[in-house]
Amino acid sequence: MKQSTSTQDYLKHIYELTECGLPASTNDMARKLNIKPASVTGMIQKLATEKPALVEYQKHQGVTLTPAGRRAALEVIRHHRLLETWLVQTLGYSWDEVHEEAERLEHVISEDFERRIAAALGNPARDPHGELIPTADLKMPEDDSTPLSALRPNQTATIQRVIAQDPNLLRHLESLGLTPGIQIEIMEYSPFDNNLTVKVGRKVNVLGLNITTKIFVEIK
Amino acid sequence: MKQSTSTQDYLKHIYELTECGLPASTNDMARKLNIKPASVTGMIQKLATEKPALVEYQKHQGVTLTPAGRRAALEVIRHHRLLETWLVQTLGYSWDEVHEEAERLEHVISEDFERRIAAALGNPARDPHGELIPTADLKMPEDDSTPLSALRPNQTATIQRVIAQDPNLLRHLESLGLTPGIQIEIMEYSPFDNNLTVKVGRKVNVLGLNITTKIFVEIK
DNA sequence: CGTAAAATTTAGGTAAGGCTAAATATATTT
DNA sequence: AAATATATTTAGCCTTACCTAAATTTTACG
Ligand SMILES: [Mn+2]
Ligand SMILES: [Mn+2]
Ligand SMILES: [Mn+2]
Ligand SMILES: [Mn+2]
Repeated sequence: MKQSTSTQDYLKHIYELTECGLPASTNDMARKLNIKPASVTGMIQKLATEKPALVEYQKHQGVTLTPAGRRAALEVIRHHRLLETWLVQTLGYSWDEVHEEAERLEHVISEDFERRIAAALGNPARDPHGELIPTADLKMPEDDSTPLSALRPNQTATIQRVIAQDPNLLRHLESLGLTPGIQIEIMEYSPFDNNLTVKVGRKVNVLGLNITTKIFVEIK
Repeated sequence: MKQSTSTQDYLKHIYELTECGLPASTNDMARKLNIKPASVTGMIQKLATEKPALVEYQKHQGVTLTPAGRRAALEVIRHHRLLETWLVQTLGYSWDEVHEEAERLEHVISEDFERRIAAALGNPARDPHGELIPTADLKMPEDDSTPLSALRPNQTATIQRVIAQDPNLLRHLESLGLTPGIQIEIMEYSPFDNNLTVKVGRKVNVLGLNITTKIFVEIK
């Protein structure tokens, strides 16, 4: 029942890679986990033969989670996001410092610890990056946000979440005022490079695809 | 430089077993770590040949820590005791619930996390059981306490620390009011069984050696 | 002292979870 | 439809940290 740190990280990353609906490829997994593709194949084969199976796997076809695997993944993701929230709220971490710490803690906290921090935080719905936190019964709430890259001039929106762990990117976004809850307005769109000119407060910035695809918003 | 969870637990237990001044025996280590003696021998041989060596070891003579090993042990013990203190203070754990959780967390928190909880707690000197917390520069403060078992009638003392992780024992002691900071007075001593009759508040209890050797006090 | 008991070490094995190099399957291009 | 390039898997190794069973010390004692 209780999985190793490695297994938990594999399941978490498979969850994230398959959110788009497609199976996760061996190479993508290897890149994301910083492990060689050959090792990924080996581990995936093991996860597929556990009882109950944690992943669905067919040679050369990529991998998806079984219901048991999804539950295990959501458990880890809940830990991770609660921990991040809690490191920010109670220990004064900034949003670019929490990821690495949560990455290690997520595997060792007890269910009791999970309940205690969830309660202390008032069962938060989102983590410091705006990501949804799976509920205590391991359901992932629906997300209705749109990538900023899809907006066009004159649209107004509220930033809901930012998909990034890189501390440098997170600090950059913070310096631009692009954090969850903030209102923005699209001023211009340039085709070909897909840049968006965005007004945040009274500042105006031109943002490239590398940024606009990582920010998800709720359109007004 | 950074050790595995296993290595850290070995070093911590060697520290504890050698506090009396004698080397730690293979069997004692095995009992304490819940690992077979043969495995302990193997691990100790490895610790002795690390560079720098973490333990001093001669076949059949038991094991002691080198300065490097002692530093590593104190690092883990500092983590453990700060974590216990912090679980009690900020998440409402009771003193019989913290050990197991700290036992896992101690290996994964960063030095930054350590500094943050130490600061948030006001750099506490002792953990919830009254054990001394190694300082940030990894010195273990002097302990001047006496085992309760050494006291005799008419002596008065303050409980300073309790050496126990067993939750049942800890709950029992708490129910008797035997917790750090509490004043006690010795009423009677019975030879042969070494029982002590101890007054705590207005309650009087007869305590056997199994309890009196685990409570350390400061004599008034 | 000499032997039995207890403690410790050695030898040989297992399971995880990595890696490299080589083989094979799939995808892309001409 | 080949031929090449890319992705994936297989095979064979390695390290860590355990285990059991069989030596070997050390210690305890008659
Ligand atoms: Mn992780
Ligand atoms: Mn959980
Ligand atoms: Mn530390
Ligand atoms: Mn531990």
